[in-house]
Amino acid sequence: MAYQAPKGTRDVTPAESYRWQYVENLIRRTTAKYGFLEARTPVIEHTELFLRSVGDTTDVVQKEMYTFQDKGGRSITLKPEGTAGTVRMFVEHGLFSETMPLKTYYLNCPVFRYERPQAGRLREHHQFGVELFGAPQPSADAEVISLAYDIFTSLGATDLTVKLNSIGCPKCRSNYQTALKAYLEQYRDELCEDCRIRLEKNPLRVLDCKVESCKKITAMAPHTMDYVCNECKAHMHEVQGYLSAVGIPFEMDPMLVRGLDYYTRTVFEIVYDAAGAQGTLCGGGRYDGLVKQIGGPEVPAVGFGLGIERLLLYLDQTGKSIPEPPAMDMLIFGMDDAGKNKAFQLTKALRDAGYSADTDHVGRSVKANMKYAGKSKARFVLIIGENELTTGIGNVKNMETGEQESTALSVEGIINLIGGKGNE
RNA sequence: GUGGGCGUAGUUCAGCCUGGUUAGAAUGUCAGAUUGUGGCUCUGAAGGUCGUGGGUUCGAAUCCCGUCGCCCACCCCA
Repeated sequence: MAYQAPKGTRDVTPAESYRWQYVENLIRRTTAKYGFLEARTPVIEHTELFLRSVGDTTDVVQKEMYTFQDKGGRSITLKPEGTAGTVRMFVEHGLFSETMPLKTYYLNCPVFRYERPQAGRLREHHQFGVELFGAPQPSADAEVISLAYDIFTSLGATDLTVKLNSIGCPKCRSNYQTALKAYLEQYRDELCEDCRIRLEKNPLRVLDCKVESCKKITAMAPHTMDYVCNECKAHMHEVQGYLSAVGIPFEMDPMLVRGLDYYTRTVFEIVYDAAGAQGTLCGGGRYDGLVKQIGGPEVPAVGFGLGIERLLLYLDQTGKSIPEPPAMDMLIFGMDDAGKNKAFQLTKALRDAGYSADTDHVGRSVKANMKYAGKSKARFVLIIGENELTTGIGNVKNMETGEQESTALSVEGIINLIGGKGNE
């Protein structure tokens, strides 16, 4: 094979793009209902932006970024997640001066992380994400969770869990970190090698460890919710109240911390029992300090990211089907040069009238064209030969019933026979 | 970064252990089964430097070594 797509990247072939488009359309309809407007930001950003926002001790930044120097000597990075760029845009364009809240989303945003690919994990994947700026109220947290949940349920999901936790604000998080660290220190020798390092650098991360021996230790570890300040606690309780009010089931998960540094208070994930291990479909939370962190005023915000590839994989794995794209309304074939010319002309006229139509560009026989029509699931077929041209009358075949009806070789006549469009 | 599995027609795979005539199947593609009509069936055709380089051997898809690639799991995350 001469060339292959780079490791960890995937093509979306013409045959499968309709699945993407179906999900995209659903997302656009849903975000519109919630009042979010799309934003598009560059695929590349200054590396510095991610160091500041995602956090320079995180795995994403430390070992997974596609970073390079451009010809002007600038350090540039392919975005590893969607929030940083959106926040940069928010600050750069002074959007904080507009009426708050500002609700925005990005769709099909390519994100890049240099990792070993596996099921549900790629080096380039595409995200849909939402950011709600300038809304400090707990209802905002519930609003974005509700938006994500709506999309999943619209796709037929009934087997998802919303996991929720609060990691506190900068003021109270340190209380918890000290408590957690003190607790973990007791078991230092029993922790895995990675966790002993985590213990020093970012103790919260130990809670995420999947090693059995560490799990045993963390199971008894202090919970963030017992240490966060009263404001943070109240905030979390209100989020829960709003979720309950709209019937969204959730589960508190004291082990949920997430790997991006900018989160404050609410963090959440929407997960399923994956065949493999990549069960997180959606992850997000509140990031009240981030806008200021990258040069804006103090503006609270909350949002999430959702991987499209992983979502499609989930739909596949759990047998949730996506409707097939509408069939071609009509195929028109000519038998000789004059017939082909007429077929070409009628095809165009049908398209002008809003129908989907096609004709033969390969030079197939009548039989072969019929086969083609059957396979491509066209709704109607018209074949134009000498007879049709001399009489001006042709037979339109209904491919589903096999019946033929004659009509004048005109768009009006054809439309009269085939009725409405397939995509309506 | 660590560990495991696998590279043979467009696709999914068999053959490899126990080296030996023109490397198979299914599916897909194309053509045909009397004159201008699909789905089923039947027939035929095209399609492979057996990932790649080297070694062993009279002889390698098959055995050995290197290399590249893919997949899966850990880690992390969407």
